[in-house]
Amino acid sequence: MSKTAPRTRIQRQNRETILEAALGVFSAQGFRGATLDQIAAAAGLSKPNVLYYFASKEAIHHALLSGLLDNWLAPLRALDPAGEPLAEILAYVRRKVEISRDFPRESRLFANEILQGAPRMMAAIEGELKALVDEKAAVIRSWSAAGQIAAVDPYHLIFSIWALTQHYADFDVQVRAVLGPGHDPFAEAGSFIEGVFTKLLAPDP
Amino acid sequence: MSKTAPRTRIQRQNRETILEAALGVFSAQGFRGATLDQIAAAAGLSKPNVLYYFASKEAIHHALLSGLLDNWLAPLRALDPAGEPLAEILAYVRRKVEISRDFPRESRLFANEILQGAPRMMAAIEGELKALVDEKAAVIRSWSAAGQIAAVDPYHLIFSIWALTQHYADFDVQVRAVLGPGHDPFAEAGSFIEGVFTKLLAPDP
DNA sequence: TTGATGTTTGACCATCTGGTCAGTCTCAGG
DNA sequence: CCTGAGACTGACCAGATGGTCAAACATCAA
Repeated sequence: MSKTAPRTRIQRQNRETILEAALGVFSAQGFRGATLDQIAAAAGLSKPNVLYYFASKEAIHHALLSGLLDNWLAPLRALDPAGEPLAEILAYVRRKVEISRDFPRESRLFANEILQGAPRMMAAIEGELKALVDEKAAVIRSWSAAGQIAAVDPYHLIFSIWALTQHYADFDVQVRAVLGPGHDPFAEAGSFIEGVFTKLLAPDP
Repeated sequence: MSKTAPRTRIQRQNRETILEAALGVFSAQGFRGATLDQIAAAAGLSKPNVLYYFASKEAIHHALLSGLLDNWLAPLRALDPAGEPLAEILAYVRRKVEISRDFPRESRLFANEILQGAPRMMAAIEGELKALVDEKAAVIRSWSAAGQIAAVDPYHLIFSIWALTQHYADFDVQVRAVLGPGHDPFAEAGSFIEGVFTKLLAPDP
């Protein structure tokens, strides 16, 4: 479907430019809210030229989502069953906070997709994502069973990490509006969220 | 702008039908993704008839958002400074879980709006919502200072309650896809989230 | 230089979509 | 049974939008 190997340097560069521009537009407007004209303008190209590099608006969106999932799953994949349980989970939390801070547009693109019922990602969610979560949930459950961390439902633990970290990217404008000026939301969020999971996971007595 | 008092019974009824239908469409498709034809079809009315009751698509959306904020703030407003601190906060959490369970479309409508930068709600967020959060944050801070609950940042405490509870409404399809069949997401979420805040807020020794 | 391949665009099209309007139908109150 | 305000609709419109295409332009190896 998508050209796997861009032939020329110009092709690689322009495809990259378009995806970068489209990421901004899609994440801010949603799929239907975004227009090819907006994307073309943001990329500094004409609309027909954008369509020279991608077959359709749909194709641009698809290319973005495809690239997204791997980066999205990488931090969880890095959770090491052989590591120290609490440290491993806190490291995962920290990575997710950093991702929310550094890639808020990607987070919002993902949020938009799920909000609308994940029409273009269901397969990946039920497949790859679920498989990885199942795997890591088993690891966490074994840690709980061994008394190395408190007994908590591993699935909802993972959901809560997603919820807390992504909230700061997805609801950024609300967070900033409520906090007012003079705050560093992500820095504060980082230490707050780490505190939450430190207390939550402290081994039961 | 909006007719404050519908004159006839038919008017009241049809306006209600349209808002109900529009809530479903807007929350599932976003503002730009929704079309008047979809709303009219869902309401069982013709498009011109829908526009007989509301001046524009914008007006329908506006009517929904207006009604939303009050219901959204009510649970936090009910947090009683004179009550028992931990119980008050846990009661707030419980109410928010129930709202996510019972009004997921409203939650997604709100999420859509914030995700896009809250173009139609900024004023309310910076005004009403911020004021209420400021007020309740002060209450929570005083509880912390008095040692009745652990010392936590009250703003981020409130954000975390929002994040955790709304996640189950907004990301419903993801949660269900990952959990697989045979689960009651909201029931599980309720006890998990209560556990989180019980541990988090247990008074420091 | 030249031809071939890759890149870019102005002009154009079909469809969708929010919205209008003239006129018809409905029905409650007199 | 009238009548007029209220409720409703088919037909239509203008602008936006995704997408096409023939032709022009750039680049580079031979």
